[in-house]
Amino acid sequence: MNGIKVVLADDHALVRDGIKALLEDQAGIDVIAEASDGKEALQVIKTNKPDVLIVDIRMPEMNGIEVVKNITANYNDIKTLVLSMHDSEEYVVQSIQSGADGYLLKGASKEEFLKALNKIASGGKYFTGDVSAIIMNNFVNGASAASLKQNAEVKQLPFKLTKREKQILGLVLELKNNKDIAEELNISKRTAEVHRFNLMKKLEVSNLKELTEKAKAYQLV
Amino acid sequence: MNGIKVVLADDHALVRDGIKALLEDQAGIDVIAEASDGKEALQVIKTNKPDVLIVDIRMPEMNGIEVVKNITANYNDIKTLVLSMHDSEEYVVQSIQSGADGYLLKGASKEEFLKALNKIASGGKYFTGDVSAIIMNNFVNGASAASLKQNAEVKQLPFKLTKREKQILGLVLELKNNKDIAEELNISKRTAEVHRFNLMKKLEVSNLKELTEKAKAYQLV
DNA sequence: TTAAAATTAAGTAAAAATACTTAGTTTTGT
DNA sequence: ACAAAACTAAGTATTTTTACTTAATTTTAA
Repeated sequence: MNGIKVVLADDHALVRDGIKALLEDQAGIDVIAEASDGKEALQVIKTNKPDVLIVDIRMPEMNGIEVVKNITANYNDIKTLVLSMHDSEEYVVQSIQSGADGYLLKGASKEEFLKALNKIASGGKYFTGDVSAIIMNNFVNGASAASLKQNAEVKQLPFKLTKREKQILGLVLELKNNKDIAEELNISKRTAEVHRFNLMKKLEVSNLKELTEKAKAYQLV
Repeated sequence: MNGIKVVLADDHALVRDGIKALLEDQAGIDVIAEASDGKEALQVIKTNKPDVLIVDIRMPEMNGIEVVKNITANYNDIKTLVLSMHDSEEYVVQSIQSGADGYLLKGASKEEFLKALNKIASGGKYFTGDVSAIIMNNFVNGASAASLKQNAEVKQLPFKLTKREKQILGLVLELKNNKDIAEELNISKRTAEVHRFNLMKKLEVSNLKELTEKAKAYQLV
């Protein structure tokens, strides 16, 4: 009864059902819940704490990477395995940076999939062989991009934002409203409001337009 | 032993394995072979005559529609069930015309999938509910040039924005609020509100984030 | 020249955001 | 370990926005 508890998040019901059937044929793996979009995934996880969340990248409402970020930030006992059904190489690095414990490309076989799942559940990491090449490539490019940043002239602000404020600013800049931000961060709407209020006050702005402009000007994100 | 013999063609090994697991849990269904691209599917069918070929549309080498065409032309005892894992409405009509016996969109549940498979195996046709709407739409649009002229009560297209609405959408996307938009255009705040309201309704969105996303997706500005 | 479509804007009830304040908890830095 | 800082979230009053409807003008196209 203490098998690996899995939550499946994928907007393709058939894929979900398929993977579920595949997993449930294995002893020691239980699919305890499912979600058909990113937001639902976060909701589901609140009540059904799995050992591993298997999550597709492309989903409506909130994509898999956002989901992984959220889980990394809010739960440290839930592992994440990202599935990319499509050849989206551009997301590989992102999802690794978001704290994913594993990444499988579409070509993965059943065997590889189960191997990855078991490894991740026992605290390990699993990334497809193909992925390492992608990471290498990106590392080279990423390093140059990062070093260029130092030379850029960035204005200095007379105040500093807290970690949470920066995080919320990021979501605000994505045009998310307080309700959605609150849901995403598992805090109350009132708290999100407070953070936004403090942000506006610190940046001395009075509306969203000014906020986004100032945030961009000062490269706060 | 005379269950439904199925061949699966999908380039995603995981999806294939998943669906296989799902099908093999059912009595009376045997997955006798698999293929990971269109050409392979045709090869496989030469030696393993299935009752039904379940085929994904998007595949390398040869897409699902070509495969269905080929089968329709060369075998009259092999049924075909097209799976569209993606929301490719444009292929629905094509694959029906190619002689597919069934079509399922990504949203299909396990139950619907099995229902479809059984129906098709016994000589019937199965198309998702969603698909009928797509066909209708396609029919209407195809015939619209000639026949819609007579009908006075033509429904509004998903969305057509007026000049003013486009103008206001532009300002909304600059993150301006209704008060500022009103001032800029010398109209009342209430009017700006109405325009924004109509925009949201036409685009079927409920918040700024969705509005900006949809506007970008449809390149409305 | 008409009818249809577009633009304008007020009215209304309900929902949400704003602008705070207070205050309990948690995290952190020394 | 202890205070400061950060995070949380409720309360409250005010202002806005939302989600409509109705309806008066103005513009546009057949």
